Amino acid sequence: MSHGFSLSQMCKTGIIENMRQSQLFTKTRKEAPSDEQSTNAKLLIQGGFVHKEMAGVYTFLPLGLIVLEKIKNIIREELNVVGGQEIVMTALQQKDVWEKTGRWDDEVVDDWFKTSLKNDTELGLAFTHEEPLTHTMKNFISSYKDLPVYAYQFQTKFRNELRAKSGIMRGKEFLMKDLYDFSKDKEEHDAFYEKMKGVYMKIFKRVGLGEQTYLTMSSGGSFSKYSFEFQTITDAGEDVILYDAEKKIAINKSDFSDELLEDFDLKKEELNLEEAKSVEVGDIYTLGEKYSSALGLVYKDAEGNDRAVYMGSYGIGVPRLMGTIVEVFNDAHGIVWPEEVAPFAVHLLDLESGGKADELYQMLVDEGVEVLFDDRDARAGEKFADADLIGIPLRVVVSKKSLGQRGVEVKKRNEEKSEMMSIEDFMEDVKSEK
RNA sequence: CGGGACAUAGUGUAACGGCUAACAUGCUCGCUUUGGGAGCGAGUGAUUCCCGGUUCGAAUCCGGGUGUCCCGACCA
Repeated sequence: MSHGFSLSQMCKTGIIENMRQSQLFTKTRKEAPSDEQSTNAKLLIQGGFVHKEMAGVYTFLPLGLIVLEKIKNIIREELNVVGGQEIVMTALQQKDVWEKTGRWDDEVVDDWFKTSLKNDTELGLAFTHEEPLTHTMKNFISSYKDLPVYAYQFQTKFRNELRAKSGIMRGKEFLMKDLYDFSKDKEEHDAFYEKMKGVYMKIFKRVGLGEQTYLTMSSGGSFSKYSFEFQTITDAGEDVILYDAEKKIAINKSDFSDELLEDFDLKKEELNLEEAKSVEVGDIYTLGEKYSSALGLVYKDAEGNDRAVYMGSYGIGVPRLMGTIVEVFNDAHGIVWPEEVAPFAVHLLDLESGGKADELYQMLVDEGVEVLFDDRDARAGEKFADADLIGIPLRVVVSKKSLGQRGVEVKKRNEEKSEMMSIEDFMEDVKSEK
């Protein structure tokens, strides 16, 4: 019998793997904040996952950070599979590097946050990292033998958005995973680009959004006629896509045209397109030689000729992805986290169990199960309500009532029914899931 | 950046230009209670966003700021 969690899949964060809820400094709120409209912000604040500092700027509290780290770990694992090497670049940016590509100008990039050193030297707070990384790579790439290179980071981006909105889905300061590919030529880049489509879908599948996320055709970036983005269907979205659920393809409505269909060899008659609001959870761009030639990132090919490195960039807004997950998975009582990104695998509730719950908690910890133990001196109703709000996939109750029957009551967050079973059987299941 | 709405204890709300700014919740203490945010009692908690103006008197009216949310434009 399966209880819906898989220890083998659990991705340890190294932050908090188990915890007594009485020690958790955050508290849930009875009411949603009045200054938030979006579901993700309401639920995440109510559950104590995040705290709003200002519009579009959110602090991640323990529960929220665990989720964020889980998402990061999933991304990390999948990127490492295809040869990604993780780095962290700086948020402070020097002007001259950006001037070489023309992107320092406020007329060109209108959401810069700029600041300065004591001596009045102008600095920027990075809104992306093509320029600095391309510049950095000049130190390490000089031969075709050095290529390709796939470097990525999780880094805070600063964007002076005119309007932050949708809770954690569009902030002025947010964590972004950005990967850059440095390839010998278009062919090598294209092969990686194709591979990344699969990598991204795998990531979105693992965070629980596989079903509602579509590889979506849209108008291209600087170096290709078209580019691809990943759109997750939800009413909280700002985009509109036309999608074929059978064929699992989608087109951004704003870029839809007969020409596009033709270019992708699609026949309108053969498509069963539906329209839906969606969120852009990721995008992948071909950059070509734009940045490498502007910044002089060249390598010697086998014939000894200088050639510009061919590049691409691949982004995922991590908080946006987290917010999207909340938007897609919630009900009237709270969040319903998908297994792989849930802050804990088990929410253990002690309802006057006379110490039995403590024993079970220790057993679970010993087995390496990620468990939040509600050992608070609170009433049943409050504990149930909080468990629903926080949304951990499996709820296990140890109470006088459960002990009077078989032992523990086990219930999945996304199901109505619960099941009584003995502690021994439950632990047996836990071990077999490992 | 264009348009709209709103701003009152930690949180959610109420209050006609007029009494010590009210209620709920939270928090503290006591008693009671223990399977869906229980009950009783006693406490705690506010420069009514800021600055200025009108008025005998402003949470309330006026002006200007600032902040938050929403629509549009732009973006992960």
